[in-house]
Amino acid sequence: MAYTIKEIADLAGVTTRTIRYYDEIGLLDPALTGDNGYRYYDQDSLLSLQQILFFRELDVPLKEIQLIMSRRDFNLLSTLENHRSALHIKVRRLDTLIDTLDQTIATVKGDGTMSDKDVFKGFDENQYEDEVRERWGDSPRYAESQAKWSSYSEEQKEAIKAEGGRLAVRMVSKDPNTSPNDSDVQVAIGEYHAYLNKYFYTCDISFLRGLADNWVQDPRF
Amino acid sequence: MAYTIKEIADLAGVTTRTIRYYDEIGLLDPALTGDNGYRYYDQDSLLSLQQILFFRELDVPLKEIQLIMSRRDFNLLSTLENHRSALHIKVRRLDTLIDTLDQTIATVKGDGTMSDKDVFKGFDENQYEDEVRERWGDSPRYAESQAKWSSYSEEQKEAIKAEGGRLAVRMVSKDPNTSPNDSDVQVAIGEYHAYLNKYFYTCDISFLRGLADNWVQDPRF
DNA sequence: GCTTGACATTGACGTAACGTTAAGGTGTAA
DNA sequence: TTACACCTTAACGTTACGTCAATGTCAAGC
Repeated sequence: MAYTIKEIADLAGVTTRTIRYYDEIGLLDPALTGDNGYRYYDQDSLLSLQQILFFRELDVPLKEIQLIMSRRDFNLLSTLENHRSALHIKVRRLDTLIDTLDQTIATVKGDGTMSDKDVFKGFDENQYEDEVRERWGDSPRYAESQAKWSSYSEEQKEAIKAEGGRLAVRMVSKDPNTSPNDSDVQVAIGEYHAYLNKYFYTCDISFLRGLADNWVQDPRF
Repeated sequence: MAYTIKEIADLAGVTTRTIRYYDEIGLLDPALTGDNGYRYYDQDSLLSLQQILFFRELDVPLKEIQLIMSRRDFNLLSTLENHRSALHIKVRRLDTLIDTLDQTIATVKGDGTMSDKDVFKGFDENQYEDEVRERWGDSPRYAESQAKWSSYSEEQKEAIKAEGGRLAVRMVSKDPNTSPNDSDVQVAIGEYHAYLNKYFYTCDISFLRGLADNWVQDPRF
């Protein structure tokens, strides 16, 4: 029931480098680390990796995958359902591309014409990507966030982002030697929590941790 | 009939940066460059860009696209046909993924089981990619090359690659100020041409130029 | 004729998701 | 114990652009 890194990599059809990278960015932790430093994975790891690969298939950046999967209201089943409709959208896009291709073939052969626009029908992923992205957003929490955010003016948005930046800096710009238990840091995290609740949506600590991890890995700090 | 860079970019659903990059690497030259330095494109550019986007959709690296399209025996119609079957293969892969997804949903719900291997069915692109790559290779020239190459032993392959490297160096390691007409360079190109004919397939000068352009842009030289 | 704003240019540095190589430690089958 | 396939970290390389910055150009309206 315990897999080595190569075993899980071969199963999933990726390289060990990929698995190691996912560990590095905190996307897929090993189930267990041996005394020799070896990474070992289990059945749950397989499902998590499958999730990640589904998201990746839909061109979701790894950082975003991390955030989505660390949300407390992350629901495996509804996510899988969303994957399915997203994949169907992808198939539809490919069908459109095949259509475009057939029209192009006809045009090249001389029997048919195309408008300039038709030549590129199906390529623009944005149209489809938006449609896909809406899917993950059907959780009430995300919808709440979107609604709040879009209700702000541009100036407000800038101000909010700036505030977020300042708070973020406060969270990490302390002496690197201060422990996470340091009261200053605790206060900063608390304020940031309040900030998110105020401007975005009620979020839980695990989600906050995901965000914090993001910054810790951000070389700007 | 002349498009500005933004016009063609918007038509194709890409950014101007992409068009400029394709110009930079010699993948899509402007039909015309104005006295002001502006790039202008025409109807042919549209078709070329469409070709590029089809290849890109099939995950062909830009350098390879460049080589394929610069081959003298490049046939637009047969390429388009190949695109079509390749796209169909992609659709089949997505269908497999959707299958995997449905099985996973069933398993999560408790009615069904999956083997470890089944969890990742459809993800591994290599199986499909090989199938796709074979398609472009159905030109007799490519087949000839493949046949020759695979008939060599590992040692021979290493030796051939080394020889190619030496010849390549000779082609470009001359004084950078020597013109392409320099007789030394001509000799080197001639030898390289012979080298390719000997070990790969009878190639023409335009294909050779494509290769040469590749090296010129390679910082190793 | 002049301004304005959307567009164009060339650098040049930044980014994501790994690939690749180096230099070494580990596990196990013969 | 020797081989060999596997594991580790560290670090630099790669592709296909994104994203400034600094500057030049063109068409429309006043």
